[in-house]
Amino acid sequence: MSAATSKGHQRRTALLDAARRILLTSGGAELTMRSVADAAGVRLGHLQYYFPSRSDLLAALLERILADSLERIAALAPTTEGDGDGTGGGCCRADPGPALESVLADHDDPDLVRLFTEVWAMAAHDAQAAEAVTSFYAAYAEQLAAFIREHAPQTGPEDARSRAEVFVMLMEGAALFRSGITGRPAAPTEALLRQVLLGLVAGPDGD
Amino acid sequence: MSAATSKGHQRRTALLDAARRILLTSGGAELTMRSVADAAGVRLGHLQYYFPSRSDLLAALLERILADSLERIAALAPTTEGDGDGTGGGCCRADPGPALESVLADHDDPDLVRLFTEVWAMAAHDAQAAEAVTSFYAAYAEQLAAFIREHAPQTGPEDARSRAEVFVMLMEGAALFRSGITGRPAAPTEALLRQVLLGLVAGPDGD
DNA sequence: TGTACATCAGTGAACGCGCGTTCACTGATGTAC
DNA sequence: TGTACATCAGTGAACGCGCGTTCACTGATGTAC
Repeated sequence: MSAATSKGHQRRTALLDAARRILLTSGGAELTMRSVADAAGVRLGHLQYYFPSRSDLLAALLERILADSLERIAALAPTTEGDGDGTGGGCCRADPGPALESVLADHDDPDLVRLFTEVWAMAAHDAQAAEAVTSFYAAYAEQLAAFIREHAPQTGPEDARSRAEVFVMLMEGAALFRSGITGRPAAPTEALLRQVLLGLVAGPDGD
Repeated sequence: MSAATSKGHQRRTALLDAARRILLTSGGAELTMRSVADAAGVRLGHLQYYFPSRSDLLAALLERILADSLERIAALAPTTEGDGDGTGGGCCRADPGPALESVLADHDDPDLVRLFTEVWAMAAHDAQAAEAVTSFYAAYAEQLAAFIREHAPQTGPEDARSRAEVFVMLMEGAALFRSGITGRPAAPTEALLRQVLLGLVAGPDGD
């Protein structure tokens, strides 16, 4: 619709930045057309030029949040594609620990988690949002499954998928707690969390 | 304030029921004083007799949701209190599997999970709500730690606590996915989930 | 190089509506004497 | 048993406000000839 030129694209991005900032700090209820326009320093009517309705804005914002997160996850696992059967790729890579720490550090950002609580709430009540979120997590799990097979090449595809899915479950649950929303976990809990996550990557037969 | 008589208490409960129904089906944005009054079949002014302001209603609703959940959790683990050091209670109880299945079945209710996504979002932006949620999860973890020490008496208190906390993380993450909000997990994933959860109850040295 | 015109970017005012809140009111139910 | 009165339960109308949306408008930027 809009954003045909580079200037338009820039503006659009800036508007979504402002919207995200509001969603993060104040929640969905405060995310109004006026508050976004104010935060971005444009007039209400102009915001509507890029996002004719509030639901257009929300849909674009959700898409942006998920795309950004997926990009960040993909950057952590620079996996090669196409080696489908997992047996041809030489041996296992080095210690998966550092990559795991990167993912955990990423999920330690309370802002990001706050954003995701809103995303989950949106998905819970809006079919279109639910679809976007579902495909996001499917892609997330797929990335992780590839990562697992890289570190444990003997793992079968379905096995890797299951382990990836449980990994994602635990990561999302952990994020919720580590964000402080639900009370921060103690140090021994963090250690056990890493142990369980590593166990999921390495598989039942160890590393 | 209100609810001094049994009739008042009943009304109050009915009003909170209506509010919960709306929160669950339509989300926090649709939870207005008018919609709650309508759903409960009373006039707006009368709802305000019990809950003078919207934030009063939300606070009471949150309290109710968390209390109900905690009660349901406590019912699953009819543990004895006071046996603090965990060595005097005889030997381990029977298979923790059935109790685990009960908890999982409880978390399989999509409505309940939808409710909790709203609760998390509330906690993310409201300090008072965050406090209630934090103490809820602390109680939840404590219940679980007691359950773990019952099934694995050799476990130390800090160990049990860590395992309980990771258990809760995984349960909440799993609930998110099993609710369908983020795409339902496949059967092998469910099996692995149970395996990991049981591992947390039984400890690293098996059962 | 200049002109005409379409599109893009941005403004400003107004709309009807649903919201939370306030408040004066009425009827029912207890409770003291 | 009756009466007076306080409290509880519930009604109804009105308020000011911020909301999403509509729309007519202006200036800037390209683009065709």
